[in-house]
Amino acid sequence: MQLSNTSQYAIRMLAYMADKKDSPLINATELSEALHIPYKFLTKIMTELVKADLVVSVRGREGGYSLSKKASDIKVDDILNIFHDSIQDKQCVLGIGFCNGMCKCALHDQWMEPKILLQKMFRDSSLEDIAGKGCKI
Amino acid sequence: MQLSNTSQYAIRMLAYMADKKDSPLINATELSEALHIPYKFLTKIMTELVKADLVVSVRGREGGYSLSKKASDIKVDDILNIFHDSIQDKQCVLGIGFCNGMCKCALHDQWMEPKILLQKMFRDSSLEDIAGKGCKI
DNA sequence: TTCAATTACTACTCATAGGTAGAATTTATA
DNA sequence: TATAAATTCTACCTATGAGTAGTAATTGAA
Ligand code: SF4
Ligand code: SF4
Repeated sequence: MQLSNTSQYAIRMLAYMADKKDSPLINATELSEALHIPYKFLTKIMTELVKADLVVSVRGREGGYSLSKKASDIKVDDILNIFHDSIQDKQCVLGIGFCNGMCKCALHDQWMEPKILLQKMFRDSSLEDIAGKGCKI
Repeated sequence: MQLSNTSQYAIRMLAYMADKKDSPLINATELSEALHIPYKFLTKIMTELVKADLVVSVRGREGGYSLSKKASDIKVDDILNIFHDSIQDKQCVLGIGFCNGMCKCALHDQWMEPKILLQKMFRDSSLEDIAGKGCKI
């Protein structure tokens, strides 16, 4: 019951970039060192974020990455969706999900509340909310 | 953000057994067919449940499995613990977890509530609660 | 005693996430 | 133009979860 490593890394990478919104471009070396994420793995993840249009990249010397839009417009859930880590509406704790109405187990109703809270948290929290709270993550 | 396949199977297997509390022993073939879980994988999981003392097994002809205690005394969280799928108190959404007090990100407080609900759900729900609600899972 | 039905053990295969290596490509600057 | 600094691409390696195969051990019943 955890987000994937990749999703966690991606969120932290983007939050760091949002936090340094004064610098126009941030490169992979800086991110890797600041966040202690393996350089090669970080660039691999970043390329996916570029393809998903959350990040724009500038190649070549003096190149780097920057957010493609305002930090307040990038939600955590946008990131989770890229790595198939988002919580689906019909997602069931037991991996079944087709029981409904009259026929449901004891977990069914109990799962609703935390599920909705998690979805809300992911959908409402933007990079701006996460970054710049005085703590590097 | 899902329980592992193994945990999901284990919960369903034990819930099925709790549901048939009149039959003293239930064998792997019946479980496999009723729950559509691959036979060999099911026996592998079951052996772990036996080692964890949630199930007692009887080998040989006319053998099978039975719960080691009352269904109401086996909580979902007991099962998750075996497969390291339980939610830890200090578990952080971003895999960090050492930020505290003054220094926390926007997800920190928001994560508390669903986390506690999930822990409560897993710790309070017993096999008895899950089984026998009129729906085979 | 023999046999069939059962769980347990050992050792594999397969799929996927996590991570690494090296070369190719791009581009500003010297 | 040549070089160095950067991203991107292709291909791999490693660890783990999921699942399978075959055999050994156990035991009730014919
Ligand atoms: S009733 Fe239980 S098993 Fe069925 S979809 Fe709801 S939570 Fe999942
Ligand atoms: S502040 Fe954020 S990153 Fe740090 S432990 Fe809390 S949730 Fe995790």
